[in-house]
Amino acid sequence: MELPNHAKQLLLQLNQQRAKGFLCDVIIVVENALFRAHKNILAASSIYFKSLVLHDNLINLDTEMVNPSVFRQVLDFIYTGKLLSSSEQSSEQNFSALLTAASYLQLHDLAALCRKKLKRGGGGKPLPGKPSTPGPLSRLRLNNQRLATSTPAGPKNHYPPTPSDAEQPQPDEGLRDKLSDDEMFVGSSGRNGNGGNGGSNGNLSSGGSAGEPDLGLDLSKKSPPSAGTATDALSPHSNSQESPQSASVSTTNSASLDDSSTTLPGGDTCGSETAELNSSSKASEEHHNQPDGPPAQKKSRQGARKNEWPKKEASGLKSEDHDNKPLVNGVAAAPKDGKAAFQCKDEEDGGENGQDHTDESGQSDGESAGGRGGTGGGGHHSANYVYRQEGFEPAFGDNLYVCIPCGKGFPSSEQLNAHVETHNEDELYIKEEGGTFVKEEDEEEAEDLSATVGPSSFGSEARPFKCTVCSKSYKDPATLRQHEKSHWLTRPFPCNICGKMFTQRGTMTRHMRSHLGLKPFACEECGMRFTRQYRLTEHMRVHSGEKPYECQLCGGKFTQQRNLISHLRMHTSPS
DNA sequence: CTGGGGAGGGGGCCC
DNA sequence: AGGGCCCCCTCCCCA
Repeated sequence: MELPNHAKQLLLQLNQQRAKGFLCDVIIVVENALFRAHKNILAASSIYFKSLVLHDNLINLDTEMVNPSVFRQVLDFIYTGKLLSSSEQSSEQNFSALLTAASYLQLHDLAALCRKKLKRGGGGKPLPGKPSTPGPLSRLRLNNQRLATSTPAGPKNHYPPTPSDAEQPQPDEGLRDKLSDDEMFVGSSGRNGNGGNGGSNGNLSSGGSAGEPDLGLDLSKKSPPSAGTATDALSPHSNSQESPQSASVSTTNSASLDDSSTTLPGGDTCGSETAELNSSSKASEEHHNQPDGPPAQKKSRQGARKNEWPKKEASGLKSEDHDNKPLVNGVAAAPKDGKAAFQCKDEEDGGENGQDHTDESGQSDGESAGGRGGTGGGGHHSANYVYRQEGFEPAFGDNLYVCIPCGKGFPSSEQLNAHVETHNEDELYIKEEGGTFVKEEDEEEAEDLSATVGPSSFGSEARPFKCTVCSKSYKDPATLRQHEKSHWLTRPFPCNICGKMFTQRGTMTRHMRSHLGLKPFACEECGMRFTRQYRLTEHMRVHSGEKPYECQLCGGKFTQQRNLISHLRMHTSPS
């Protein structure tokens, strides 16, 4: 007894689930595009994928072997067993690219299909790209070395199947379909959920230009030639509660599409389709979950803040602005322009504050002017980044993780990390001096304030493990060790997407969540979502009216401690 | 226009 | 590894 259509139905279901991001548990990064998929499916399709998905939820593919447009077809093939054939996709060149990708990914059936097609089409032309580059196996090894690590998959950043594969929903339905399961949520916070198009879609072509292939999430933040296209892949600010139509897939789509088509190298028409997923998801959610009444004020606030995301994200991803670093392989891929893949921005920027180092410099919107610009080169770890010097490039080859003290390169952060620990740690400490102690001053100030606010974080309990550099002490050696890394020259944990380096893995993965727009913590009252539990806790005070932080000087009460602190500054500042 | 407050976001760091 | 807290940045609203 056998159901004749069982396999077909199953595949159809799976593909539909992929379309919705349902149960997708892996993200594949190809250049600037993100694709969501199911590990099981990938693993069943290719031994290569099988090895990749085993330990990683986020996979970077070699952009020399596959580009977003081609990978979309590959993924479609995996989920449907069919090769789509639009006129563009039927071109010989496309089959060549597909063949390259299929070989690389060890999708033998697809490779055979492509070969057949090429043969039939009188091919025989050499494959485009780099046919003589190392074969898939060696590539695989390289990639495995570079692959980065587990990052929870974002539900909306996926690259959905083409309409012909999965059901093609009506526009409204489409939005809903693209909503993922609610435990994972990509998109902007509620305040921009109704933010309209953030004013940045003005130059978008409309309507997902027929036939344009859907594209992965564009993570590139390269500045488009024209201003006003701050909308980018991660920008979840399109769509609007006020005008649901504007949240249509096509509108926002074209945002990224437009953007990426101008910015992606090689003119690869990998428009992004998924950018809107972020926003539309939020919009949809709000649409469905219409909070019964967020106060009118709240609503208007959200509307008014619609522009916040673009700026935030612009800064968040700005690192690509500088060198047009490709976003692959755990670190920036071999830069096409031969520049440093991981330039220490602090150096680029003349020593900007470490905390802001990623973001604020060089942004044309002038954000960098604000805030701590005045700290006078005061990055507290001004050299604390793995630094890939321009001149070192040839020597390092694929070893993008470089130990500053000795100049050795390593292919992975783990190996660098291991290496760093072989150094006499004294060598690794930064002798902080000059402006680098600005933070210390900040901390002093903070402690002054915290004396008013609450107990200092360092109590009097036994803390036998003392840092030799700054004299801070800890209860256990692991914590001390963790702390000591903050004095090291290297930051062993790079963000896969923007390349920013972190001293702690947890910070890096949390940072990744912001790239992927994962907001697992939802407010039951208003539906607003947050990346961190703590934020939600804070936020809930908005609804409860609880104001636990009281100013000892004037009796003013605050929902958030930070606001009390800033309030106290008002008391203490001379002005 | 300005200053203060509220609140969302990100990174650092300790537990 | 993840949670929690602290700090900073930024934006918006409002008086």
